[in-house]
Order: sequence, then C-alpha cells, then structure tokens
Amino acid sequence: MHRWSELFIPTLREAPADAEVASHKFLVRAGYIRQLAAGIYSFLFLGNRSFNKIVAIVRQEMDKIGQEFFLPVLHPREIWEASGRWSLMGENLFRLKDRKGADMCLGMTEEEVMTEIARKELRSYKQLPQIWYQIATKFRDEPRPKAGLLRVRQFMMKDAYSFDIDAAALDVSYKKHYDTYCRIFDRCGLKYMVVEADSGAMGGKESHEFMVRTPAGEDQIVSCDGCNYAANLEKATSKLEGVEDLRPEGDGKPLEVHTPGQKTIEDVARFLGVSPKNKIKTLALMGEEKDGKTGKTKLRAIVVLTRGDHQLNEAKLNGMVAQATRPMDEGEIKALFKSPAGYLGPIGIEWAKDLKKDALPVLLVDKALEGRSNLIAGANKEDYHLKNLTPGKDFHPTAYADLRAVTAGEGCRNCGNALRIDTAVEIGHIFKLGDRYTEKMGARVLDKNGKEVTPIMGSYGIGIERILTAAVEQGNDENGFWLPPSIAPFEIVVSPTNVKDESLLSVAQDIGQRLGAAGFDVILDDRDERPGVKFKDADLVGIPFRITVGKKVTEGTVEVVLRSTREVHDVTIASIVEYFQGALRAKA
RNA sequence: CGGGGCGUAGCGCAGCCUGGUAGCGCACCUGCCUUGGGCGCAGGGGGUCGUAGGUUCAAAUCCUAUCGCCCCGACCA
Repeated sequence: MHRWSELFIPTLREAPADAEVASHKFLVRAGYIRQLAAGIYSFLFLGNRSFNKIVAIVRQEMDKIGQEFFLPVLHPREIWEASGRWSLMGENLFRLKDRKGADMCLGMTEEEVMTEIARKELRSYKQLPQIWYQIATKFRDEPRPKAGLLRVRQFMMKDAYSFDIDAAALDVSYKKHYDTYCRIFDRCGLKYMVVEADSGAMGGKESHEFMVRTPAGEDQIVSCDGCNYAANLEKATSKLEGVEDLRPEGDGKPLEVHTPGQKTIEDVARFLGVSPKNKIKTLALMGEEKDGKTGKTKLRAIVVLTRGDHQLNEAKLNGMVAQATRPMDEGEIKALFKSPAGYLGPIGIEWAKDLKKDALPVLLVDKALEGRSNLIAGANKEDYHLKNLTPGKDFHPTAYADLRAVTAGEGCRNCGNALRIDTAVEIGHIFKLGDRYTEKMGARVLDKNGKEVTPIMGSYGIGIERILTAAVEQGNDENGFWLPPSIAPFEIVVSPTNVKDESLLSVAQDIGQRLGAAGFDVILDDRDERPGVKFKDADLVGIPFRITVGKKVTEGTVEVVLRSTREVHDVTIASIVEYFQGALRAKA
C-alpha cells in the first residue's frame, strides 16, 4: 500500500498558462507529466503508473496474437533509402550523423527494420503467417506539436507488423488486429468508434482508425446514427440530393455574361439569380514533385472543379494525384488561364487526356458534377462568366473523381440518415500495407509450388499516450478527471479526514491493507492536511474511487465516493472488501 | 514555413508606455491554531527579469539580434 505522505505527487492549484485542452491542463495539474521541450514530456510517478497499466493491457492482448520484439530506434540511412522513405519523410524524420559522418535517423515507425528482418530470415510459406510487434519510443519532428500529449515529438507506440503469403491470409491477420484492438480499448475503458480511413500515400487497400470523440482531437469523423457507417472525413462519402439543372439559354452554346466585379461564388450566384449549386468552383493548384535524385521540384498545373457550394477534400486529391499540391500564385494563374482570379473556368485550355501525360495541365472534375448540365463558370476573362456549360460536352476532364468533402447533414450513403461530423482523436490505426516494403526491400519466400513470391504486410499502431489523453478527455469536470480503474494509477484512495485522530488513521490503514491484500491498488492519503485539501487532490488526480474515513467510523461505516458521478455509499468497515469486489470490477 | 501572442520566484500574474529600491496571490520553511471541501494568525527563505549586444550616469523598462514556449494557419482564387 502506498502512502501519499511519502510520494512525490506535485499537484497544482492552477494550470500552466500555455495549456489549452483539458487533458493537458489536468495531467500537468495532477502531477502526471511535466514538459521538457515542445512536444517532449517527462512522466512522473502517477503518470508513469497509469502509463504502465496501459502498456500491460496492450501487451497482454497483443501476446495472444503476436510475438513481442524490441527493435533499435537508431537506424542507419540505408534501410530508409531502400524503402524510399529517406527522402519521402522529409523534415519529420529526425536525422543525425555518427562520428564517422554516416547518416542515421531516429525511427518514426519500424516497417523498415521489421522488413529487413523478414528479408533476411523468412524463406518459406511454411513460416507464415507471422505477427511481430513491439512497444517502443518513436520520434517525429512534428511541424507543430500541440495540446499536451496529443501531438508530441517523442512518444510510445505499440507497432505491429504482419507477414502473409497472400491477400486472403492478410485478411485473417487484419481481422485479428481489429478484434484485438477492440479488446484493448474496451479494457482501457474508452468510448471509441471504428471508422473507415484513408490509407494515404502508403498505398494500402483497407484501413480503419480507432477514434475517441473529443473537441481536443485533430481529426474530423463522419458518422451515421442510423446505421454503422463511420469514416474519416478524408475518406467519407455521402448521398447527394438531386439538383435541378438550369435550362439552356439562347442557342445552348456557352454564353458569355457580363459580371463586373463579381468574384466569389456567392456574389456571382446572387448577381445572376441562381443557386451556387448551379455554379462550378474552379480551384487552381500546382502539383509539386521532388525528384529524389536531382532534388529538383517538378511542377504541374492541376485544376479541380467542384460544385459551387462544395469544398475540396485535399486528402482525396492528394491520394488521387499522388503528390503534394499548393494553390497557384498569381503569375501561375495568369499564365494558364490568361485571366485574373475570380473569373476562372475550364474553357479554352487544352487539358491532359490522362493523368500520366506530364506535358498538359490536368483537369479533375468532382463526381457531383458528372451528368450535370448548363452550369456557370468563369469565362477566363476579367468581369465575365459563362453560362450553358455541360461537362463532357463543352469541356473534357482528364478524369472524374470523388474529391469533395462531406458536410454535416448530408445523407448517409447506406441508409440516407443525416450524417454528423465530430472532432476526434485517433488512438489506433490498422492498415493493409500490401507489398510496398517487402517488394522494395527484397523480401521473398517460396510458395507451395516452389515459386518465389513477395509476402504482403499489414501495419498496426496504437499511441499509448493518446489512450491516456483520450481517457482524460472523456472523463473530466472543473475539479479534475477520473480514469477507468483499469488504467488509473490507483483504483482507490483512502482518505482519513484527520490523521491526528488515531482511531481514524488506524481504521484507514486497516482498510487500505485489507483492500491491498485482496488485490486492489490502493493509496492511503495519510498526509497531515485539512480534509478540504485532500478531497480537492483526490478529485484532481484521476483515481476513480475514494473512501472517506471520518465521523461515521463511530457507527462502523465509511463513505465510498464514485468520482465520476459523485455517488456516495455508506459501507460498513467490515464489508469494505466485499463491496469493492462487487462494485469496482463491475463499473467504471 | 506564414501570422499572432508570451518569456519577471515552483505556479498564476503586476511592473515596461513615461529608464532610477523588483512586487502581489498561491506554493514553500518555522511557530501557534484548526480538522468533512484548497482554514486562520505571526515570522521567514527564494528572482542571472530567457540570452547576447547596444544606447545611457543609470536598463526588467528604450534599440538590435537571438533562443524558447503557446495559439491560428499553411484548403475554398
């Protein structure tokens, strides 16, 4: 049994001025963490205790499906060069040189190291499937660390990798992780949801993220209360209500209209008396691609058309063109459209026929415009717009694609219910990697027929700090927070109201010892402080249950307080162990 | 990387504009008092004013540079 009076639990009355989100404020105030530098934190006694409990749960569950390794975090350049990520990862990769001047880096994820082992050791289909995992520190030089432990530069991650002989086998490994992740997050007491995710530039096929709703999060998730549809905004789609097209004017050919000074979609729509839904939004972008060898940046004009009231989803676009994009500058706009911004449109420019042809500018049209007619766009001429524009007839896109961002209230693609959008924090991510790493790094095994094949991989991550952060975010009030018992630094705090009263102290000690002997994690607040101080601290530090040992001892009872709801139960001293055997294991 | 803000005691802040003794609350130490929601009284310790340079008789304060931290952005032409 731990005694508070002997421990280092530096609680603060006030939050540090630079903390904004609840979890950051409370974890600092409760003495869990202290900041060392931007995005780098020290874990003190309580924080580390909670941290270790989370790790233990993750390890226990992962051991049921995989094998734990421990890999180096200091990597030679060569393996990152082999996977092609030495240049791809850019500034996010912490780089350094050893004494001989050789390039090294700090691991931000471990596909390379795992694949290197697979390459050297795996020879036969008989050795598959394999699931290897580790729980280790990762380094990422984030452009902007923020919100306490939410986005940091050094963190602990459980990362797992599966190697399978074919896609069907990968499905099995993937499902194992999906189920295991659910068990882990259930045991951690989190209210999470699983969403379809963008597999990103990694080139995976299927991907799910495990998300906890909180305004502190960085991701937007689209979900349906009517069915189980849920997806990251970067990936989400919806059912659109039909829009009535305008009737053709004049001879039905593109018709120039004078729109002096009308630049924005709203202005033009109002000026012409039409809905923005009948307008085309023209987005002028530049695709940038860095040549790995020469270091030169290749530019390519990419123009995206969306419905006037729609927003471009950059993640979808980036996935489609497989390169970074930025808005065109004034000169670039002028060069391509021969017109100032505000009057841009697709007419009068020769567009590429397919994405691979580098020479010509690319015209990507959002699917919501496919089949529409008599739309209005800029005329590529100052103060003029064009009516009667029909995609496929008046201009020919390089490709149609789903590029728009879903907005709240649109219909679910499965059941039609109104979709909601919430902010959430990502606590886990699983995805089917395919053969990207095994292929590039030369991992091969022989199949049943003696033929050489490339094993395919899955990659699976859990952010340990984020489990703690999410738990604090989902359970706090103005006085502090409460963690689920499974991941709290202690399950129960025993608070005698006055330690100078021998009878109170001895009852408290007795209760603490009996609960400890029964397997509960107990801390005795034996500090010589006023009751108010102890109660405030107990409320602050995340312990889900408190036992107040006070006046009622003379009647043979103590009070059990459930931190989350502040429910109070009088329990006899004699039956306290039995009480917790029922109560604590049953509810959070 | 762009924009904004902030660096003064462990935490939260004032002082800076208008240069001249570095201050307040909490925390901390000692004593007394008190003991069911951060109690009270008395005494006390603790600061290179982020760093470097400059102006000045004199710099926390004015000027320059630099470092650090926080927030917003890096999408809607």
